[in-house]
Amino acid sequence: MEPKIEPSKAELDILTVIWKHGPNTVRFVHNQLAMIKEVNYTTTLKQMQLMAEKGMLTRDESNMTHIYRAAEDPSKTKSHLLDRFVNHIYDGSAGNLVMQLLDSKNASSEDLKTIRDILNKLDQQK
Amino acid sequence: MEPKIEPSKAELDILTVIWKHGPNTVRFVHNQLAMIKEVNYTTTLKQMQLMAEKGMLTRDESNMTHIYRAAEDPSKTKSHLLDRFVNHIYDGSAGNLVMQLLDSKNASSEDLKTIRDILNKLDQQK
DNA sequence: ACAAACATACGATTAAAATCGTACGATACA
DNA sequence: TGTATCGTACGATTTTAATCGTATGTTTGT
Repeated sequence: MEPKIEPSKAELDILTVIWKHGPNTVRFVHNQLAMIKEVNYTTTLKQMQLMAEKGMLTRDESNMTHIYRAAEDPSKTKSHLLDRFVNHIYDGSAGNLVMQLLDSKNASSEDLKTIRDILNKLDQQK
Repeated sequence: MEPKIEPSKAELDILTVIWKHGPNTVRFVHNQLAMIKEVNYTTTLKQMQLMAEKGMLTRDESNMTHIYRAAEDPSKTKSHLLDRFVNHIYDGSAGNLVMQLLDSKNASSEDLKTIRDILNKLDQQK
């Protein structure tokens, strides 16, 4: 089944946990979620089961306690989401986005350095 | 009423049109939407009415054909969305986001120039 | 004046997302 | 061995988002 690459809100919350902590159990994911929102365990379970069904997650059933992992490479999914975001909100212009990012104080000075470094690296590649 | 700053998908589509073309009629917005998706006029109308009710749009009823406008400054809303996006997807790090933006081919060479310019401008401000 | 085109209002429906309750099998251990 | 705990499965419900149909009033052009 072609993996759906458009996670809903609740799904994204789950993906985020797995991206951050790697393949894990429902229990673990749920505990993480419970720290940021009120939700029943079976809700998380069901959600993850559905995500597995959709091909968004895969799971290892060899043990009773299943281990779920992201089906897609995180950076691929993120890149796709970013793409959509830029297109929708910033009219497809990454420059516009960065402008806003830097204009407001969303970017730390650390971020600025990171960005500069990336630009320099890109320069050298030419 | 405190304006809700979390537009749904359909709502965002509408906001996008208004951001791009300025205050406008339902008809106009609808025509724009109709170019990118199939939707009934009354659906758009209702949506915009609801958005007005929520405080996301305001409208001028002095003429029979109402004119809707964004209640919030676009850049404020966008900035908020961007913020949420960075927090959710990029762990709050703008640097991470830009890294991905530049690594993949989401950014045109034009974008690169824009970004460089912004950085330079920021430098001068110090 | 009248028909066609266009406007809003709004209840009702449909579709999608999210949540939960209950059943029931494994495991742990007092 | 029995009871508390932890696991999955899954139907059902609730909530939210999105869509549409119909009523009805205005404007426009002939």
